[in-house]
Amino acid sequence: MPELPEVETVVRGLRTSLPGRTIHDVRLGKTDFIDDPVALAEQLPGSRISGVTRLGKFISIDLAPGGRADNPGARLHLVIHLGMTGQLTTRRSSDPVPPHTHVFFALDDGRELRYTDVRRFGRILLVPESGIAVFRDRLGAEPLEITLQEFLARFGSRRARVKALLLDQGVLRGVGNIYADESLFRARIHPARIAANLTQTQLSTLHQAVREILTAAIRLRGSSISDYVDSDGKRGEFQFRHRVYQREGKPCVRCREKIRRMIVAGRSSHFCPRCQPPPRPRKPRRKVRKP
DNA sequence: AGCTCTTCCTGAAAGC
DNA sequence: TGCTTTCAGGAAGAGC
Repeated sequence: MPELPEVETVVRGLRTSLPGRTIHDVRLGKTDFIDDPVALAEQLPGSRISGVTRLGKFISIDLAPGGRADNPGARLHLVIHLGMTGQLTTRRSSDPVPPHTHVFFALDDGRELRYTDVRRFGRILLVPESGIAVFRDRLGAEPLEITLQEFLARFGSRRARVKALLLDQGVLRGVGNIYADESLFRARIHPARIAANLTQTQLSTLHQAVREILTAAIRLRGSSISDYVDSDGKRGEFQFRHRVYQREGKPCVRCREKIRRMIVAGRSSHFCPRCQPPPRPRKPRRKVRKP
């Protein structure tokens, strides 16, 4: 599943070859995951790509104004979320087209930017320049940029489970199930702990762990556990470094205890019950005796 | 506020 | 063997 490291890897790949190119044509297959397919087909041809950036798990392909004669002032952002199985690749137009490829952006150099997504949990939308700040502000902090102080402020006061907060894109933008589990293991914090009950030291360790895990994963070009590939169609390597994710029943790399799995925040969560001690069970509240 | 459940979708894996 | 059922999951919305 594409999370921050995977999306960052795709963005870095696209950044080497897309800026300066012009979109000549848009072809669409299934469009139920596109906010406004008509706008896509009508407004993009003629637009020049000025840059590629990442906003959490979203990819923004920034378009320069002055593309179409009838749409001269358009400064748009083509915003793409890969969902679970989305792939964004650049290929030559003559290259074979894999199944479930639903969007083709023909470029002026004979290549195509293609969007392939088996499950279509992804999303594509056009955001005008005037709307990009609002779009960004609806998301939480960038995990690689957030200061300790802000991290403490965002987690320390919350009564939610720490795993739920890590996954909440309005708190941190870009962390998903894999990197939440790996970060919690590194910080030795059980996923079901209430964030506000963690010590400052624990939260500080978690802040650092998230950054270290994400940085290491970017270095290895992400985790390919299902369909993930980068913009050249290559798989990542970080799946070989997973310590807990999808390692249920296997020995903990630190203490040999069996890795366990439980549902937290509606997501399967992998952890070592010894390295990541569970929260103390709630005291059963004394029942008020009826008079 | 925060939790659970549901929806979207398909392929892989498990069940019979 | 082959068909059917279950499950996985990012995000959003409903309801409690």
